[in-house]
Amino acid sequence: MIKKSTLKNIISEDLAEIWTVLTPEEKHLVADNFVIHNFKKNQIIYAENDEPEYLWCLLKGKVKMFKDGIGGRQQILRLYRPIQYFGYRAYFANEPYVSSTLALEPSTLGAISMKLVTEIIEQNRKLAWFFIHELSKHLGGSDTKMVNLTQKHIRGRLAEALTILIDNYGFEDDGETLKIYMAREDLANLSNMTTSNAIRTLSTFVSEKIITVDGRRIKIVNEPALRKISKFG
Amino acid sequence: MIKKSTLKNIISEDLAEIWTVLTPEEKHLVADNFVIHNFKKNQIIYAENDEPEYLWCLLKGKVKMFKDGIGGRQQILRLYRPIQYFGYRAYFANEPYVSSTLALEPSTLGAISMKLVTEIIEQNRKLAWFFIHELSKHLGGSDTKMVNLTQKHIRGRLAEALTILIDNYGFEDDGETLKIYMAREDLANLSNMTTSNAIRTLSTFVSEKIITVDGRRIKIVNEPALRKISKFG
DNA sequence: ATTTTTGTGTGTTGAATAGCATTGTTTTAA
DNA sequence: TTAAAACAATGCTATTCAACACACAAAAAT
Repeated sequence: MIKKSTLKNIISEDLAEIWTVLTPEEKHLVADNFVIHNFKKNQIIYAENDEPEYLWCLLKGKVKMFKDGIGGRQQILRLYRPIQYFGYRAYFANEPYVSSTLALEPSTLGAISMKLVTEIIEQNRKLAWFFIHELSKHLGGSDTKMVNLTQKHIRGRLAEALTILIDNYGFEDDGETLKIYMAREDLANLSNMTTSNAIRTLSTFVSEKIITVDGRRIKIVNEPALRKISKFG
Repeated sequence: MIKKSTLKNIISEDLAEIWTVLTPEEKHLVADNFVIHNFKKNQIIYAENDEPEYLWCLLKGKVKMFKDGIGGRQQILRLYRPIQYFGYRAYFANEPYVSSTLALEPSTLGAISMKLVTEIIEQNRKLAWFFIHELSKHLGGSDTKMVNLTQKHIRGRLAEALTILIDNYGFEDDGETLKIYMAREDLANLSNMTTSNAIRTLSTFVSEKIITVDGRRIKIVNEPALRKISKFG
């Protein structure tokens, strides 16, 4: 638990949608029940089948939400950046988690009990709308991703994954280096392919001058071409 | 538009979750703005990219929600039975539809303007919770289905599709004939495979005495075996 | 009744991609 | 600093499944 003043410093008001819809009293209530957690790189935040208890708010770092499938193969469902919220879906659905979350880099998160969130929703329509909107967006995204993963070929799937990384995390100051440094295995898990094929396909993108690669540092050289492959490949 | 008394006959109160959470005044309001539509077999209810306007309530018949992908290939996202609701997600997400819906058999639906639904949510917390719960369930289902479709092999995917049909529509009075009669092509679209492979795989299930097939009439002879294949295949 | 269309069943072929093995390289840890 | 572990790159092989072709049956249209 942290003091309210500290919390206000951490949460920039214009970014934290939830924060802005709360009344002063509710802000107090949340601030007093907002527990900061620090996670190391690769540390699990919660695991599939766990009982949901908290609304997680990512303040700093990067988080992946994933599902373990057949033969240890993993599918990355969504990626989170500050300030975004997760962990609430299973609680609302009244079921255990169907996916796990993990910190991709050292991350700072706030935990708010879902019991409290529920109580606030009971008295604050705007918070209800926040979650209705959020869930609706994610459901559309999930349905779309399903078709992308099942129907596109490898090139299209990897290109799509790269555009997701662009849209989620953007570029470094040079305007072309991806601001996330993922293992090839995670790129593969995002695109539903084996690590070998992620590496291979990255190489062909390099040879086609669409990207350059230096270790985990990926530069997007020809973004229109990438989006074209993502759309039609 | 139909009279309130008629509507009450159509909607059995214990089945229609939305109906039960409304106040008498709201029920009036909905009843007066509830427009009955009849759809023929294979008729589109709404199409991808349309602007969402109505909450659709399936009163009689069967509806599939699907997305057209590469090369005319179709992915069935969800199946609906009476009394279930759909068409609201895109409106809540404030975007055009990302999927289409179609009546699989002659169906009766009610349309309620989303504007009205929004107004009622503004004054009725329970209706907000209904949609939060509904969206949360569907999002979990979509995430799970994504991994099933991408990671399971053909047998597992078709077995899973059949269990979905069992869970959604159940059996005829004999307790083993599926209460839905789908084209092989739709079975394929549900399971992310070609029609040929759906036919082939159905045949192997028959030869393994897991099901019997007579045209579109499918009997589930060994449900435990089917669920086992769905889980581990 | 006959033709056309649509749906079903089956075999063959080839392309896409997973699996595996090997080697080199980078990162982490002792 | 060296050893160990994890990661990246690449070639080869095996498998899965889509594409296509064709035959036949059933349903719909004429």
